[in-house]
Amino acid sequence: MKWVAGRLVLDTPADYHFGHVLAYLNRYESECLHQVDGCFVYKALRLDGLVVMMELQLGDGGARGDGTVGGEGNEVGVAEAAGAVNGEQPRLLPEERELLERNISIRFLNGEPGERMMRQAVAYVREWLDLDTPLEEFYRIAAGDHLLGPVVRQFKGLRVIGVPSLLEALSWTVIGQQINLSFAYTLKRRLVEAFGTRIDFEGRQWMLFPDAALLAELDPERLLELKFSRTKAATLQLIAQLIASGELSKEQLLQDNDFAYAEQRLIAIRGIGPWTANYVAMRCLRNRDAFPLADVGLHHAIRRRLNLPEKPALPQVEQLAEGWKPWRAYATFYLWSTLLPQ
DNA sequence: AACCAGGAAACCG
DNA sequence: CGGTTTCATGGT
Repeated sequence: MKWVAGRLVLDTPADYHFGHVLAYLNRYESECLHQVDGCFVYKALRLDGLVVMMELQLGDGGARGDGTVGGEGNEVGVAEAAGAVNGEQPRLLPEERELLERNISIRFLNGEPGERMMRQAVAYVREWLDLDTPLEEFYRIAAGDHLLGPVVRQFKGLRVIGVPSLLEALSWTVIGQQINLSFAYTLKRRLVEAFGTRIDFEGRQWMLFPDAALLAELDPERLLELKFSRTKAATLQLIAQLIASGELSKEQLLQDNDFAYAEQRLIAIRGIGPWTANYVAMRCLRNRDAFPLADVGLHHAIRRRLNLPEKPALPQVEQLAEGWKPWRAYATFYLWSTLLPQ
């Protein structure tokens, strides 16, 4: 483990683009499970029943190295970040400072966790922020694709930001079915505020997603009060029950690395269809070829990139995506990024 | 004010 | 089966 100025440094791929990742993490104000401030991201985890509060620093907040990567705007908080590094850690050696600028690092705010917890925290962050997926093959495929080429040039270095918790991923995805994103964020926030945990610490609110056992035993009326539809409420509870009882788990879904099995298993659950299964496969199971074909955001992005008069039909989407295999999840995620306010 | 939103199930011929 | 309707609320 490498420590610099009280921060645990995580080896970060050279092409990783902090600005694009930060822009994604910060895309909706009402996100409640993490906070973005310049090149810092604040996130609380419950590990072994204890809460760990982390301040992540994403390098200098912008592009990497000499700036040949990316560089088309989205350089979130570069000056601010540099100022913060100078301000808070004035005694850094040049090589130490460079280490922080080139990598993602963690500062543990509520006491340094033990060895085991630290390992879990690191594993979580590496998975969440996708630090271990080399994208050279994806870049190569995208470069030869008329639709994806310009998109990947613009967002090169972006990763698929994950949702490592299966309960959280499934809940979020079910919430997001057939409603606009800002309403989805509102519903998630209500759910977390009503049944999750909120901690006030160092002038910040730290929210933790509710436990499966609690959601499983909820009176369904409680969810209707939050303006969940009957179907969403029922599906959410079913998922929570399956997870709380151990009938459904990430480990089970990942067994044998058989994504086809995982998709079938998920779709077998009432309220989960192909879109939800593939979305969860992309964000939680880390299937880099997961493909939420019916996603209207994807359709909108394709329509805009190709200047189509209307949204593309499903067969057309499917055909366009043929050439993106086995990286359709990344292709989708990059296309979503084109929908962010520029 | 209509239309639609990062869908899925039930229904129907 | 494959297409159509219903669910359900809020953003734009």
